[in-house]
Amino acid sequence: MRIGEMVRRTGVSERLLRYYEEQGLLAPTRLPSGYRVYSDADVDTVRRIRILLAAGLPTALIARVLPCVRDDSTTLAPVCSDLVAELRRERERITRAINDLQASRSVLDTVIAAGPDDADQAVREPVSKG
DNA sequence: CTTCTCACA
DNA sequence: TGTGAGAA
Repeated sequence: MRIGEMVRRTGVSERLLRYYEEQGLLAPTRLPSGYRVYSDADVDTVRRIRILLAAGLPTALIARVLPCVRDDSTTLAPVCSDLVAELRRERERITRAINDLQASRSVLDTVIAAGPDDADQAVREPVSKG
């Protein structure tokens, strides 16, 4: 399929699909015209790319992880043993980010608790719908 | 329809 | 990381 259909099937903009290719995440073939030709597997690859990006992984790392993940995504190809260490560091980075956010929230909690408890809060934060 | 590049947040 | 404009 060409890029237009990829856009429909993945929901990812055509601009972004070209960007992923530039980053080494996709490798569509080319028609003599220069038009990109994507495979059905590429649709699935894009889905995984989105997940990994959402997890905060940089494209450079995703490019090395993608060819290693088996179809069931529960096992890794043998060649990827060296990547595990890197993924572990990525996990620690996320853990630190969580800790930082929790600290920030605590600061806000303190400030909020110290402030005037006015009724306007009820207006800005209406009763949550059930 | 598709390709590419330049510029920018 | 992701977009917009504009030419081909």
